[in-house]
Amino acid sequence: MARAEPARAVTLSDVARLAGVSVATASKALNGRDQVKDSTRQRVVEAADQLSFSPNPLARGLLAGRTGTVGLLTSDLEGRFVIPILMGAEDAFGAGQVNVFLCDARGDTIREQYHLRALLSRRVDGLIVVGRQTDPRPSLGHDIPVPVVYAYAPSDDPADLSITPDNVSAGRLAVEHLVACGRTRIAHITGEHAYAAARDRAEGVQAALHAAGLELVGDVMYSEWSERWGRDAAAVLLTRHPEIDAVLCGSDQISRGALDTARDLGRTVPDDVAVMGFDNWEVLTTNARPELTSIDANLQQLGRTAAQRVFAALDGVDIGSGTEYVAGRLVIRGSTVARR
Amino acid sequence: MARAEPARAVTLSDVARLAGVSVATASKALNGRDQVKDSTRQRVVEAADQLSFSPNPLARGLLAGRTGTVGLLTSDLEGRFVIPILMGAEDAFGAGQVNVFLCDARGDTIREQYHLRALLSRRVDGLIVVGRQTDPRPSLGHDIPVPVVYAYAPSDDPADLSITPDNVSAGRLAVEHLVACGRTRIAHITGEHAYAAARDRAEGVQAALHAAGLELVGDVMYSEWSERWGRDAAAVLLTRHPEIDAVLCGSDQISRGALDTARDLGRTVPDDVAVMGFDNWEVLTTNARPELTSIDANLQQLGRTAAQRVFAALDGVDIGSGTEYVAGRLVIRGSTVARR
DNA sequence: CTGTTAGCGCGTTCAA
DNA sequence: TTGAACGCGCTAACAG
Repeated sequence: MARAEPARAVTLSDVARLAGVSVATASKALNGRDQVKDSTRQRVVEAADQLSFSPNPLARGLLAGRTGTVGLLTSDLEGRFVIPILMGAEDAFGAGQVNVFLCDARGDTIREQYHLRALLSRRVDGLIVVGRQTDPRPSLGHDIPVPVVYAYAPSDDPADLSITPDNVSAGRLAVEHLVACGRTRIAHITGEHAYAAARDRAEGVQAALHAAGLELVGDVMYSEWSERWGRDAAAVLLTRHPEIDAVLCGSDQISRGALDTARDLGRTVPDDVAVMGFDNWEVLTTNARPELTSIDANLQQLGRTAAQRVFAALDGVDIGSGTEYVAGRLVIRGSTVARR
Repeated sequence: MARAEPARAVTLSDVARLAGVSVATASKALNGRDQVKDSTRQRVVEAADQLSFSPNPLARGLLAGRTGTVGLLTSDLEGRFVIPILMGAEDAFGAGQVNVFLCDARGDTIREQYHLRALLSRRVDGLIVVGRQTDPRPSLGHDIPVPVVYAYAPSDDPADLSITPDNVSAGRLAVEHLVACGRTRIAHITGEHAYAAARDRAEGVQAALHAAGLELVGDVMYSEWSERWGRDAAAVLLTRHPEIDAVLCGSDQISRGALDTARDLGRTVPDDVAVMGFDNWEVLTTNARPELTSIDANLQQLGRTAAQRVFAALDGVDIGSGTEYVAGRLVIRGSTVARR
């Protein structure tokens, strides 16, 4: 264990002393103020990196009122969707000298309040609240003295700024792909009806079918977000409606189940029936037989966007309010388009 | 967007003024120093929460040298293994008034150095370095003025403190379970030989087999950590060695592939052949047919332990050095023990 | 162009 | 028991 020398960190006055100037001058020199002779600046800079000086952000923040930190308040770290958003945000901030406090409320409102207070008392400059579903969540309210952006789960208050995936257009995108592949008898198996993500995608699916002059085979089948449900539902569908030529699934997990069933029933994918899903979870999609076509929600991009909004707000820009939708992107693989 | 009132945060002197005392007294009163009359303390405390005062941690940190923050330096947020560790650590710290700075180096040494400097300049009180593999990684060195604990990927310097999964005993645990189930002709398919995790588990496997007076069927089959490899390897094995009654896989992904192949070849699991894996990745294990037995590495526990070591070091306890191993735990499901 | 002074918010002497 | 004064490291006024 490196307890090392308590090594009082090198301060600006150390630099100043070495360069033979006052701390004020050293400060100006290092911060690029223009009231300092070039030769002096030179000396200071040299002294600084000779001592490998780095300014103490606490002192700086104390003065500026800004800390250069933001809070990332997640409701769930287990979730598959939170992580990419987190990566995107961390990435965007990291590039901008901002550091990120991570807090996981674990879906508990009490814990969320607790963490919120902790973050505010640390004087974070901004806040990103990442939810685990796309359903609206309670607003943190408006007595928060820093900009707040809601990511993935939008706030239920339209006066807040939220960034969330555009699941309706994602559903449309999926159907348009299947139609472009020549499919006309399309069924839709998806997750829990309680999830806005399931309902929104289904809405997009119906809209696109309608626009193409088609109709869904059977009803939208809502149940669990699980592989097992994909298997069971596909078995029912393919048996009752043998004419189906495409099964659109509400998630990659469901897709995997559907794929399994198609295989069990001796239907070949994609020639006989196409299968596709949502989320583009690579572990599932790229290891399937055949590999799974999917709609990627661009979550990392979503995280970056949220971070940029916070940045903008920090610069005094009015970032507006309401919900901003991030489009998904189609990732075509062998389960809808045969590979030669 | 709550830009709210720029609302200069309430400071200690606001509290002092309201309570009609000096800042010094207010400070003492709120921090439980015992040189202050009870009635005075009372007044100050009331004033404080009337203004909902919370001390500025920057000012406090500037003075005390402690900030109540730690850095979590990960090499990879995508990885399946980093997240649970992170959760465990965040959980342990959160309970103790410590907040966590999250930095993702994305496997890049330059970025790691960059983040390290940033964290140190923010005066974090401690550091947890989370790697993505169990192979030793380069030490950050010993000129770091705060305690450092390496998690998952141990440091290559024995003078550092590292906490990592015990993969050798995990391998042993797996074989012992299979043997307890009456299996005697066991094969082992695993991931890349370049990974210590693969080699360590294989070592434990061989040791346990030896102890049971058994021998592995065929060689340990090293290749990719993928479902695809699981399928291919299982096909080779089960065809060449039809007597195999258990396939032990190096990961749940590989297990899933092996399961698929067993099914394709008409072998029933677990009656005919048992299958099990490592990692206990629930999305994969609980959705398989049958559900997959697996060894859970207790990563969340690992994260908590790492956090506790940092805590201890902060309290001045000598936390020692070397590598500490966290045992795995067997999670039995239907792929090794038939469910009625 | 450079240095002196002041103050960000807090905790800790040391006198009163 | 209380308060005035000092300093943590830094930057922004101002004066020189």
